[in-house]
Amino acid sequence: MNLSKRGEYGLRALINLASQPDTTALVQMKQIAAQEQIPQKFLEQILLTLRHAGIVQSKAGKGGGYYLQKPAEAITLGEVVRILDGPLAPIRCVSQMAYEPCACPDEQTCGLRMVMGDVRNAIADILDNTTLLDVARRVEASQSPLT
Amino acid sequence: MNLSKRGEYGLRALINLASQPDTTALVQMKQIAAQEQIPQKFLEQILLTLRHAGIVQSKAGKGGGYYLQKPAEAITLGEVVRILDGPLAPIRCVSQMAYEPCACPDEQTCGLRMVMGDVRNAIADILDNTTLLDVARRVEASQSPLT
DNA sequence: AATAAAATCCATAGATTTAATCGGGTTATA
DNA sequence: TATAACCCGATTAAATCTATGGATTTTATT
Repeated sequence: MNLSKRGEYGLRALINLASQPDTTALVQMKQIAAQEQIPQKFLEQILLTLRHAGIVQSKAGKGGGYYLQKPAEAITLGEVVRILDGPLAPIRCVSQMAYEPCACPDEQTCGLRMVMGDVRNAIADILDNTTLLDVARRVEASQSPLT
Repeated sequence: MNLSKRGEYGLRALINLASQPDTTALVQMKQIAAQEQIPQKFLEQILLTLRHAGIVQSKAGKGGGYYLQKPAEAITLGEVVRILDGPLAPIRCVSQMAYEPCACPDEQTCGLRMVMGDVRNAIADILDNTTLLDVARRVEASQSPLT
């Protein structure tokens, strides 16, 4: 039940972008890597994947950098995890995005499948209903609890 | 967010044992492997681990086999997954059983940690509150929906 | 135009984990 | 005493994860 480093780093980077005062401003990969303690080259791979998936946009050349392609409230954590880490489901036979049949004789009466289906839904309920903006707001709230 | 084959096979084997008419009866590894389509030698490893962890008990010799060491209602899926697959938490910094600090400057205001903490709790709420007996009953109910 | 900064692309290496197998042992019973 | 069954250490093969290196392209600035 693990989130890979790729997934973790990708989410940290995106939360960083979503926490910028101006979400459309360019942020350099180098800066993200330093702030979030992510190996720069590894982050490069991850951001490239996210760019191809339409999550971030980049501008090359001097003064370039990355920014969110969609508004922070339109990007869910579930979406990002699926891109970087694959299906949320603990086992394939309960996956929505990457279903595969398992070995059991009848999926409808498979006990493991029932429980893991519940787990999948519990995870998806959280991650698919939490946006980058939600996270950025929670962080803000925790940083300045007096308002 | 994956359950390993080891974890999957282990759970299937235990659910099989818990679904026996008499839970104290001996069931041969060979039989479980055949019914659940698990490579026999791999299953052997898994059952051995579960035996060392006090989940199952075995009897050697001709006519031997495995059975649950505790009543089926006293074994939770969470317990089993932790034995075979490690912590339920998606990232270590929210794990109860295997906490490790992460790289973020302040865990109390880390957005990723907040969300993943919620995910961990959602998973644990299900797996730590579902016993082998619960699963066996659900299977039974689904097999004979007319009563 | 020259230069420098930054992103992009591509290839791959090292480490770890996972899944499975092998080969021989031990135990217990018919 | 033969056999069925579990016990256990070692190993392999594949996949995955993490990370690195180097060449190329793009862009802004001087």
